[in-house]
Amino acid sequence: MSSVADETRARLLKVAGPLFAQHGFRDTGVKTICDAADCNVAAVNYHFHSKQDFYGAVLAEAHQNAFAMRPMPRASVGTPAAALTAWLWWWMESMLHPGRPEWLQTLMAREMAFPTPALDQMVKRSIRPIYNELTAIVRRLLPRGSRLTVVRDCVHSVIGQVLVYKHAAPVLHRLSAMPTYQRGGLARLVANVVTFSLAGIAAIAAQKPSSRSKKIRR
Amino acid sequence: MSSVADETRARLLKVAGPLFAQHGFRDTGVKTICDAADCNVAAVNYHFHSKQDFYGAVLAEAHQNAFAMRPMPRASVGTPAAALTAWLWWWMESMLHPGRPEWLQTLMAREMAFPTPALDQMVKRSIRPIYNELTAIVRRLLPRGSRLTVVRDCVHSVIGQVLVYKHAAPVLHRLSAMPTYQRGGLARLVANVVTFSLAGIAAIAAQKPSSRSKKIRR
DNA sequence: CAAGAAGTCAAATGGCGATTTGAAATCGGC
DNA sequence: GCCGATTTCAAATCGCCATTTGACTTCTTG
Repeated sequence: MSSVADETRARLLKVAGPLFAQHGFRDTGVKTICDAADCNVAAVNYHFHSKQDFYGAVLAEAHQNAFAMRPMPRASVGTPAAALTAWLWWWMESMLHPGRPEWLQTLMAREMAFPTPALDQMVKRSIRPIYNELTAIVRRLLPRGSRLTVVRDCVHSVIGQVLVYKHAAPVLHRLSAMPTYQRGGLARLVANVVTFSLAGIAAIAAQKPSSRSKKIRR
Repeated sequence: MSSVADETRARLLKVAGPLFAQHGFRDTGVKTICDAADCNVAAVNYHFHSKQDFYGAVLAEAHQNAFAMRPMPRASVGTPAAALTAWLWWWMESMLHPGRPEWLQTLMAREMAFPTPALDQMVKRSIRPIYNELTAIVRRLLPRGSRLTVVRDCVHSVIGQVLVYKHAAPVLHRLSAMPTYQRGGLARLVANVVTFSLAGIAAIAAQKPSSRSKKIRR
């Protein structure tokens, strides 16, 4: 409980996020982190028990900083369509905005596709609330008695449209297809995803008047 | 050029795919692979130059087996909507079908999110043709003079809806939201993605009569 | 069937990276 | 300004893993 003591502790936490995000947990050496934080290799094992525990602390810290100063909008705002629009603006800006703590979203994306023991905690703390909120919004856009599987399909379709820019980023770069998130770029992208999603959900809703139905092609 | 000689070579190639898919390149030891293939650790360095080259050979092999016996439908079939439907059936069955060489898609997904030096080759050989084909289909669903960025947004929205089931699988499992790909499950999922995508693209098309336009909300 | 080529093997090598250690330095309260 | 506790440091340790080595076995071919 000293003042100067855990100054390096804080320095480690601050410096590690971007590094883990860029190279992943396995490919980021303790040596590298400590060099960046300008301290000895033993520091991470002294202040945190192990590299794995340290990684967990970084994730927790990042979660605090990100979701505290940028709270998720609740579903109760206006019409269902307005709610989805507002929510998508919030989430896509959180996930894709190039500014500030950009690496947190990258870390989450990384953890999603390549789980470490820290994923369970992250799902409970960060991901499940987001998922539940979107599910609630989508449910209001669908007919009353829609099957759970259909609701989920729509939720996943919305999520996928956003996550693709994180999970397939290396490929999109190689295809020269990575959008620029500058001023206009991100806004245009969000608007398109909103339009696309609202129309998509509406089509699913129209297809199932309420009860069960056979597959509809045409 | 012997007969019994490269029998173990073939055995290594056959056995490594699932292992790499399950644990990733870094976390799959040569020891593990050779145990599974029932041969000595030196084999992989004898038949292929290094572990990295061996991995490249596994990817190439997998590509052959997968896309040779399941060719991609060309865009020229019928109406644009029919083309997208046919193409999505092909791609989603290739990506999500639980049967046979399931691990190839998992390997591709892995490579997308966590590139190794083998990604460049994979993009050129496997991914770019797929991407170009879908782009051609989507372009026919949009107005003549649509901007390239808009076409791309739609392509990515379609891709994302499918990839999410690969890239976010660990999370979806923890959310109890992973769909079952049994008999009816996959068909229903594909049908929903088709409906969702066609409506989404139509909405984007309707929104931009052809020239430029300001952001359209609500 | 001989002899060389090709393949297999157990054991060694070498490097990398997380963790530990024990001594030195710094801090906090008195 | 001193003493015990906390924090830092350079060096050692330890385990893991890809790769090499050199002897041994198995093929091929004339």
